[in-house]
Amino acid sequence: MTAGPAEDTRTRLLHTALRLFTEHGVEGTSLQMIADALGITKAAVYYHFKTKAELTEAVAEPGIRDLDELVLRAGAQKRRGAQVDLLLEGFVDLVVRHRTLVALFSSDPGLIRAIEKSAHGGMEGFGQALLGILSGPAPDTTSRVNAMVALTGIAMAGGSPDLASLDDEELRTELLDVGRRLLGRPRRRTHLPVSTL
Amino acid sequence: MTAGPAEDTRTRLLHTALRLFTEHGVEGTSLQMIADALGITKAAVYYHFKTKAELTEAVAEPGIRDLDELVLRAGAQKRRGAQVDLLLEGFVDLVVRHRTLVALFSSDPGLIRAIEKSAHGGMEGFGQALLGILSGPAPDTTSRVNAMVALTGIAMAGGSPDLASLDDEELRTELLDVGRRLLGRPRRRTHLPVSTL
DNA sequence: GTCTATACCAAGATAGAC
DNA sequence: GTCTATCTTGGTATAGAC
Repeated sequence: MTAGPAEDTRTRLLHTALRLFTEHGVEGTSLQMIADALGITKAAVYYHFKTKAELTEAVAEPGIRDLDELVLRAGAQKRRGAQVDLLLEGFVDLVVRHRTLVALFSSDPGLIRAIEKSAHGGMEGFGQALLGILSGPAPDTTSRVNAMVALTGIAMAGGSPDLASLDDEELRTELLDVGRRLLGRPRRRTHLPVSTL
Repeated sequence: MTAGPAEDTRTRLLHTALRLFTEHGVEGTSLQMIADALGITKAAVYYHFKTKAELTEAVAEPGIRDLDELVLRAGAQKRRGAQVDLLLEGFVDLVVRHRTLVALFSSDPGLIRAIEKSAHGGMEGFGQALLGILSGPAPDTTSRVNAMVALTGIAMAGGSPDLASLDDEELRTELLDVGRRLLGRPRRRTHLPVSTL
């Protein structure tokens, strides 16, 4: 890993912030706590990030980027069935990859507000885009409810400490399964079985 | 409780606080905002509630009480099927009755922390109790995931602004339906009278 | 380029006057 | 029952050490 001495502190800040955010919530985590955890001062944090909102946004950025790309890829599919399948699989992958972060997205108003202020223009758009693809054009109420329960349920369950002991493959299979059931998609075995023990 | 002229301000405080909490989140709402909205000072708020956490707890109390009663009633059922059905129906009713509040429960770390500190000993217990009843004794992973997705999905969807336009009956039917599907309970479409104690 | 010292204002909280 | 004054901590900003 080619990391200069500057990136070191910045990266440690991002990791420490995410950890504390999941423990105490975004607004429940002070810059003082983050600084103390790293043995630096509050002002040092401000050298790397102009505001707390900017730090928060940087913490969330990897998840946002993946989400963005997912929405684009799904929207590019021709058949609606393919759109739904790709979105569901991609969303589950994303949740598994960023377990704690996605839980924050769905459950921390502090995170949402911090992002709203900043460049990305907020998170609302993503929620609506995901729901739009999953529930289709001119959806009836039941479709909308199913899509919402699927998305929020998968996100919250994936980030829950209760399921932290599951390995990625297992969690992925379970979430995909429940998602397919809710969205009325045929169930099939997941990607490639890594081993056939 | 004795009803006196004191209750007037107290009640207005509770209503105003809930409204601002749903708008800005618990930690995004300052006591100053609440005081300003009522035309009093911060210190006046402190006359009615010793701490912000206590005010927060008082706002959440009706929902907590209903949850508590629901867990007790469900646990008292003999057959497991009856436990699940009663819990699901009761939970959906509760979500519909306290739409905004339940959304706060599932999505605001500020609320959770405020309650954790106070008497009720936290909300963790309820989550575990609900999950325990829904997924049964010695549940497999799939059952646990289904129960988690059902509970969090129902709570979040019920409180979502996206579904705020649905009337209570419609929302109740939809949530019950999706819950039954996730939990593998037979679907029925009519109200059943809640069994009397 | 990286950080410390320090000061400012808003917010949670307390003490005491009216 | 409500207000003024005050204390502490948290987010923010800047000046300056190295």
